[in-house]
Amino acid sequence: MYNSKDIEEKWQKQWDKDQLYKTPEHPKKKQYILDMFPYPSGAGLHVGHPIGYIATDILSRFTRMSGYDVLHPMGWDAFGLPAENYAIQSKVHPRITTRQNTDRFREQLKMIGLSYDWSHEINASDPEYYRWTQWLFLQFYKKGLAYKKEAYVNWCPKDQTVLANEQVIDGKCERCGTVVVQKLLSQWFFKITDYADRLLEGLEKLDWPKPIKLMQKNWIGRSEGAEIDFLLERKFKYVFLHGFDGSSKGSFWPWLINELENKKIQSLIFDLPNTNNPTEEEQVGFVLRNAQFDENTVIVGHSLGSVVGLKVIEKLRVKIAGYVAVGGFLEPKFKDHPRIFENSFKWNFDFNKIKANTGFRKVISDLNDEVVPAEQGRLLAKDLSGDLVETAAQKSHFQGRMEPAVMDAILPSIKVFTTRPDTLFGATYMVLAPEHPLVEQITTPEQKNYVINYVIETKKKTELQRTALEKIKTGVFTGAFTVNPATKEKIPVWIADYVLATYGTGAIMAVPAHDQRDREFAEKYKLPITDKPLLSVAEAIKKFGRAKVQYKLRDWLISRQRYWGAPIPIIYCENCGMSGEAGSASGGQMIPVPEEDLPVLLPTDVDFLPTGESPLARSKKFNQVKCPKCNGPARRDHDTMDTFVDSGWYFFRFTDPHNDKVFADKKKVKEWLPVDTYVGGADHAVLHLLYARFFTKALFDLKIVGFEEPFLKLRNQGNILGPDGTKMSKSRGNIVNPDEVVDQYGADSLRMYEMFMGPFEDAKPWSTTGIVGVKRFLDKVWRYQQVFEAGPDNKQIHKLVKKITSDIENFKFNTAVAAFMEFLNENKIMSKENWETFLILLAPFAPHITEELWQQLGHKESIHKQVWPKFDEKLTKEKMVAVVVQVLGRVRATLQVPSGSDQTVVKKLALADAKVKKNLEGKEIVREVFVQDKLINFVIK
RNA sequence: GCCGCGGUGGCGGAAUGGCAGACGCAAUCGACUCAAAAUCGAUCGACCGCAAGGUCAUGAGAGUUCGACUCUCUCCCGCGGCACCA
Repeated sequence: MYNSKDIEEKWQKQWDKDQLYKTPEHPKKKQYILDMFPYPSGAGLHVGHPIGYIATDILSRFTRMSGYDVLHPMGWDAFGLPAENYAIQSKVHPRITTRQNTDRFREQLKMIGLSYDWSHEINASDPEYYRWTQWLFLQFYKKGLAYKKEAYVNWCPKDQTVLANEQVIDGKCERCGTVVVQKLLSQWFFKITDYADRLLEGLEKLDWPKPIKLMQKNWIGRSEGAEIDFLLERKFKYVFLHGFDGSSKGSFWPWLINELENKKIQSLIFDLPNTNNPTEEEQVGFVLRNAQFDENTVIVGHSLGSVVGLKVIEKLRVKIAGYVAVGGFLEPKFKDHPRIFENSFKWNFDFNKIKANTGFRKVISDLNDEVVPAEQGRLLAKDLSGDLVETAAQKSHFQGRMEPAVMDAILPSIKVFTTRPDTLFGATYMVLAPEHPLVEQITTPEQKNYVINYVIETKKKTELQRTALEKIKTGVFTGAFTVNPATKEKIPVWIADYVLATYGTGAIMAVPAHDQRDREFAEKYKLPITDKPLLSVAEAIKKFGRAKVQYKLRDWLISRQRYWGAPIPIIYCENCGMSGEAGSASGGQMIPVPEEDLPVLLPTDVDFLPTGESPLARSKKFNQVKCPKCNGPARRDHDTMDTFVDSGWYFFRFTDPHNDKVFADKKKVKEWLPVDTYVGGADHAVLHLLYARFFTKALFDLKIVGFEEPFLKLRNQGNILGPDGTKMSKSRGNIVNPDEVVDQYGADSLRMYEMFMGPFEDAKPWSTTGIVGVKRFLDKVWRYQQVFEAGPDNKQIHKLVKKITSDIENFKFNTAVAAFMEFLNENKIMSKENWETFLILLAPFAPHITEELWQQLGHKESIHKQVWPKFDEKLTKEKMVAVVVQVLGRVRATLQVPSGSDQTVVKKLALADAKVKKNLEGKEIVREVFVQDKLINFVIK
């Protein structure tokens, strides 16, 4: 028996003092071995936590001894909800609890003898760290990768914050299990969808567990298919209004009218009076006198015609179907000749009246317009609450002879995404998501109330209810019909919440003959199912649509309405918020905080009570800010960033943790990264691991780093379960505390037992009796030092070197520990030299006891500075081998023969064996199977 | 529902086409001891047999093979992921 406590504490102090694990400033031959960034919880470690740390520690020690410079750091993912929730209860500031918790964690990790270089320690909640989180946000912002938009987002009513899709599990909050609801909010997103394809392709080269790759692949959810347009069946009557200096024969009009005639659609176009010198009264009056308007009329105006259209609609006594502005504007500001109509038209509009008088409104604007600024289209669409289509016209300002975009805009069509364009003939109805933007436009007056009620009902449901297990499909008819482009049949348009607004186009063609869901819906609502012949995918795409790739992945929502996180470094200035400027929002113009003003510090004068608004909004200090542009009073963004943003880049910071000039020195990043071996739990498969890959790719595009994949090799540790075989948890009362285990058996025993329990990646229960096995082994090692003497046992030690080396490389730590035990069982006597080799092999597993024994042998230098032993392949081979003799596949004898013996020799010996002879008696050998050094099998008849 | 991983003694597990159960725990017996602990030695899948030996056995059933825990198919059970993704 040895006293683990004395020697473990002694050597831990000594190693600290000697800076044994100091990372070299610049590596010659590097390995970066990393554990996933832990959250320092208040409960401290249980024995399940360090299993991965022990594995990376063994690997790091082994790798150092094999001649590499190793970066093996540890730090804290210290921002997050638990510290904040604790603060709400206890009134203790998260900064204080975080400090206490990290101190506790560090102490426990040191107790286990882990060889981290603590001079590289980082903490995500430290301003020195989150300054660079904010800096990275600004780089993303500049590149358009960080943007703010209004969208339906996941909202946790308990934690009072929004969540990313990845953080909603089974419709519930990942943190607290509360059912998540959908809210329409303006939030910050990272544009991870831009990287969908690269995130998918990048997986191929990585040495990662297959299930993790598959989960990421499924999460990205790429599917190839087609987008197909279904034209609305409703017969509109068009009234066309040409622009300044135009005519019914000018620009695209003759082509458009001809196209509509072919489709048997009614249209009317005038030559407006005084086209070179128009006045509002004259033109509007002309239109009102010469055209008739009813519920099917659509007014389409080009350029100044769109203004005439608006003025006409203001004066109508009837409601019309819709209004389309092509290259329209609402102020006489032109690029070529400014303010030409300033006085002949009145530049104010009664938009409320216009909206009330029109079923739908649409603005189509040319992004390369040389006459009307594209901005005018945006403003017009906004004031109209209409759809905006920004496109590139054939000729600037839609002055081409043919403008297909105009056709698309005026003939309402519904786009669907399908992976089965070949079943187009079988599409017998169509379904839109209740949130689809066209719902209002296409619904007929008779169906309006039903549709409105259904949409309201849908909004009340949570995401969980919408996707509930029963999956009872509901829906309502809009009154509208579209035309199936393949069969030319009229098919009804429904809305139903089994169609998701957020995927594809938010609309589907329903093929009940081929799709289970569509069939269920069709049966319930008595919609036709008729089975039509298939056409080929290629043919369908070519004739009726265009190829399209869709992803399930959505952009990463990073705003959190909580306190304990990195503030989003954006300022809003009303003064600078000139209308129309890109980036303006209702709260003023968005201005990124200048880099030299970082970090935006978390204020201390806040209470943390979550109210749905970020606690930062209630800080006086935080909100006393001047606009960096105009120096006037301004307002800060009150939200903080998702903690997964902090952990998205921490592995860069570890290379250069205290740099106050850059987020990490370029040279150091280049020297150490990417991470060679990364170890952590499989629960981060689509969270942290996807985000970190996105970060790295984005930084690659920003030319900040020179590689695209952060983690070359990934291994997941299996959970250690409680002794009862269930997950360790406070509520079950089955938590095993490592402090007690170390106290009773020592850190070396804890380390070796965790490695011995079973395969590294499997879940396995802790056994309170099982650990005594490794403790007995270490006691045996301790006693052995007294008894070694000369012995010719080289073969065994060479075999052991080979076995331990390959087992560490392959993460087969359990069989490595078994091999140590076996070796000692089989070698009662050995030379001092071989004993020392044994200790060196054991050192990464049991660093304390081996160091003590090593120095007792008279060595002055640490065992952990020794060179990893090499083995001689020849010496690992046995001279004599056991060869099995089988008759009909059944073992009848075992022979000891010189290794490498050939078939004739083995056969001769086998046939001489009495038992074999007996089994072969009177039988004919029809075949012999011989595997050298393994077996010979006689097949008899 | 779909996708993935797994199922081996009383227990944790080993063996990835070639002697199933390495290594460890627990258990039983023995040595040492006045005794206990520690340590050392032996036994340890089931069944038949005094023994030599034989038969069965890796969730169930089939198949491929001279030979299957290992490969293929069907089913059962457990765990994890996704979940109306068109």
